[in-house]
Amino acid sequence: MKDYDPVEIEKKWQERWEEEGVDRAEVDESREPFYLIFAYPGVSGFLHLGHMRCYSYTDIIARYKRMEGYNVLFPTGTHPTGNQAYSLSKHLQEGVPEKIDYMKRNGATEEDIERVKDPMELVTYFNEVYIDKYWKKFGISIDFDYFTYSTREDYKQFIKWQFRKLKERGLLTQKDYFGTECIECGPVAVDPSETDLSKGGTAEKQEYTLLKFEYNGRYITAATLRPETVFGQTNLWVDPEEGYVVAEVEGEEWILSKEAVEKLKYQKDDVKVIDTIMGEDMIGDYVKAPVIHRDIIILPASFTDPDVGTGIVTSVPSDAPYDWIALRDLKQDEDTLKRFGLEGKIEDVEPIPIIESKDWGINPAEKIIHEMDIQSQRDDDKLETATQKIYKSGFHTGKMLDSCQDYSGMSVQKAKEMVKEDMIASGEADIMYDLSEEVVCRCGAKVVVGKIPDQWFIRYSDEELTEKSKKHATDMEIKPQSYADNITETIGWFQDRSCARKGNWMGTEFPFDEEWVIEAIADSTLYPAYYILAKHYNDGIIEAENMTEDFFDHVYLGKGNIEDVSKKTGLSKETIEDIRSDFKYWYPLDLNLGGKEHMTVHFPPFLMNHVGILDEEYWPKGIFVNWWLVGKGGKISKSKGGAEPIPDTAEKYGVDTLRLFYAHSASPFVDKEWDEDEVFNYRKKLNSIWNKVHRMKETDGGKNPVDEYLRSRFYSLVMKGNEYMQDHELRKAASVVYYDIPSEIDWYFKRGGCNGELMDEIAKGMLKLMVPFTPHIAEELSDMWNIEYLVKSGLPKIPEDGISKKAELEEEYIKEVRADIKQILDIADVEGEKIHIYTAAGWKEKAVGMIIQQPEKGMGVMGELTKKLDAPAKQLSKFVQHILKDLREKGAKDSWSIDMNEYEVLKGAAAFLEEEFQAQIKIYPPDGSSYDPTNKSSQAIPRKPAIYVE
RNA sequence: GCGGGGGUACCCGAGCAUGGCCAAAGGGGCAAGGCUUAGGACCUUGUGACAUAGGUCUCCGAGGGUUCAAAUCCCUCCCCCCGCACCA
Repeated sequence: MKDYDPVEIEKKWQERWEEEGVDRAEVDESREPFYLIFAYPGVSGFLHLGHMRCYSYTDIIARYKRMEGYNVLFPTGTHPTGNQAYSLSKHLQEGVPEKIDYMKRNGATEEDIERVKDPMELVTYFNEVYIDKYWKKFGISIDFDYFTYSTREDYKQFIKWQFRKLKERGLLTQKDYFGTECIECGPVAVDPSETDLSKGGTAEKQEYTLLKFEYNGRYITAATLRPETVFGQTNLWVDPEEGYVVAEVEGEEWILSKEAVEKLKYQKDDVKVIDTIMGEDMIGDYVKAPVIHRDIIILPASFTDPDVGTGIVTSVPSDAPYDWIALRDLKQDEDTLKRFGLEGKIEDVEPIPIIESKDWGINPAEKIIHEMDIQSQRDDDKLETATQKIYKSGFHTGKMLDSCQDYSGMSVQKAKEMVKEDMIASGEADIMYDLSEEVVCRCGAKVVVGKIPDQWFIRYSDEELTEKSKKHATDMEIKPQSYADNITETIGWFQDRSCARKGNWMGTEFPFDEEWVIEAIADSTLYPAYYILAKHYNDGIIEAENMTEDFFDHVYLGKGNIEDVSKKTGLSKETIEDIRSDFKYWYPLDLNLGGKEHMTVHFPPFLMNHVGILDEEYWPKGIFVNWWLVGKGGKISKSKGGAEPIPDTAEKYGVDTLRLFYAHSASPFVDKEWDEDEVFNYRKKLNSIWNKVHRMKETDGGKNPVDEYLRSRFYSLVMKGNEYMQDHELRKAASVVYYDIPSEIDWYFKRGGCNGELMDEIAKGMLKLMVPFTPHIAEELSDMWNIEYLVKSGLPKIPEDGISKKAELEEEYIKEVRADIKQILDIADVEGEKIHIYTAAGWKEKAVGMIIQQPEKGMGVMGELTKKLDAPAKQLSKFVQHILKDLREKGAKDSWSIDMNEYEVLKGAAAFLEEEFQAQIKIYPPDGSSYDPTNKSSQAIPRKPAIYVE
């Protein structure tokens, strides 16, 4: 026997499979199609072991479906859209050392690095790397004839068509958008993964309502997150030490902090600083407050921050703890009052109750300050907490009081929106966006919230689209269940989504406005429909210029007269019909697999774009979400480095080992920590299977009583494994194949099984079950039986006589007897040289037979039993009780109804038990105990013989 | 805040929907023995407590409840994790 050498085997079979074309997908009307994809990767660097988790799952399902007899289409592509490929290329141009090192570490040569300084070359380079060093090397059974990528001309044609359709259906719109952007590089994503950032991933974009206070023909502006509290305004807070500016904003003059005006420049069209003004110069003056139209006084405070809002705060002492305490402090601070000439001016500045909430009643600020014992306006942490508490309670349970004009009686939640909108409409307020903490771009520049005028949006808020998508989602097969429960919710809150960008981005030009480039999420929704066409492009049958609107309309929507379409596209009728029928054959997509990061990013628009554009019969049928593979410190990510290069790991352990690790070491629906020791255990597992299959091959004995048991157990497990695979329960299925079945084979050998024919049957069956998970080793081992291409052979068929409940029951019985004997030997202080096994008295077996006829009668059968059986009355009643209890508690009726001759079964296993316990075994038939010194035999009950050891 | 998912033995992890062969699968780790002693190898056994006959007791985040019977159903509480968008 040769040792298991995965590297050699894997290379050999990958080459042979390619020659044989086992991954090829051709239309075959006689077979049921199954179409699946994984979410194609963005081109941003080398793939990591987390990607391979998803690809392995996809391949396992693809191979299983092939074994099941489906005609499987499994294509892939790549997604260079966006700026990731671009920025890597740029970094290499600039010679960033980490990036160069990163490339080299992953096997790029000097020439490669030189070449990929051109972004388009970088895309080509990575396309090759992904295909040759990752997918092919991992034995992922993709048909690369369908390969495409999102910056190729043909793909772009497809995307343009898609956007024309969206527009046609009223699903595109244009409006201003406020998004996060780096002041140097343009739009960036602010999210915890910090893909684009060097700092501030947890920041939130906040929308402030900017209140305008009339002041000498200008407006003092104050930002608030709680517009509904304007009714409780009593004064303004200004920092006397702070230098504010006067800025011209869209024709008005606003007073605000320097920091605020810098931010506003990105959000308003005409912002110009024209003057400065010190805080102290405003103290004591009066301004006209919005909505309430009362004159309120400007007072000094120290808690304001020029970098938060406008650096000027409107004071609502009833509901804002900061305001309440600042006001109290000021009233007691005679020096300050004197300094600003405020004596006698602020006595009547008092909190005005505006909101009543469940937990805090009215005037919550005062209450919470006493409760939390807050001493001063500098007690930041406590004040922050207090503010949060009041806000939470107020937002959910609060009601506006009578002091709130038309909004009285309204819930805070509702009033908040309405007050804001009304104030903006009347010109008393505006909107200002800010980030909750400092955010810095990867390039080192500041990230701000900026206005993008006339941004294009896909209208995912569209009611009809939302409803249709939600409904369809409930009919889809979505794994895991938690996401199936969730996705309709997600679709529900999905708002309009910007779909194009300006700047140096790779992607498709927006068809109605060439300045814009369609962004990465928007051009990766309908693409599974395009792979089918990409093959024809790859085959040279169609060119990008043939792909006109009429062409796609006909292929995807069946629109238009074929003669016309042929004329307009310059393609023959046959070609067009051919492509159309390919699409009709393969579509809809059966399964789309992707990581959990896609749950709120890719899958909803993927589904909604299908619903929005294609006919219902082509809407996708399934989604499978896998969680991440994480390193010790968190997610393994492309951008932040990560684990060692995959090709090296694959050589070290073999890809079958890695695939088995993915399939079995954890449920797909949890994050899994990468652990090399664990991987090594799977390598050992495959070694042991290798050895076991060789042993099975060498076994050439004759029939044996245990044969029927093993055969039955095997086919029972095959059925179980199939059920798991139907549900995409990959881990459970792998457990059956790699653990349950081998351990039954071990038991078989242990029991002395040696049937060569049966071993052939089971080994071949087991290898077929292994194909989806570890195809290379399975194929190699199957060579011993001269099977030509095991991966094409189909699943093991379950013979009609394959499963015998009786055989399984009998063997279970022996296992139990063995366990009982072992337990007795463990605890009893006996030699254990002789073991006597007494089967139950004949009348007991008969009694059981009668009881299970009518177990519902309970003890009612006693009379009948006494009459019919020759049994000791006392024992009988005790026994009947026992059996009834057993039936009731364990629901054992099924197994009782199978006939079993215990005496014969035990005799058959006697040699085995003697060997096991190195003891003499003596078995007695019912009522046939010739030697029984302790009267053990009376304790025997059917299915549980009495045992006496000496 | 909104929405979702969890807490099971040394660890990971099944079971929980349909309560009862559940002291609780499987794997890992650890221990003992065997076998080899060049490979992180392989095989057996053990791994809640007690028990000189197959038994008993305790146990599935905490506390209550329903039931003949609860890891499983109901209630309360505590704790942990994840997603919330222009990031592929």
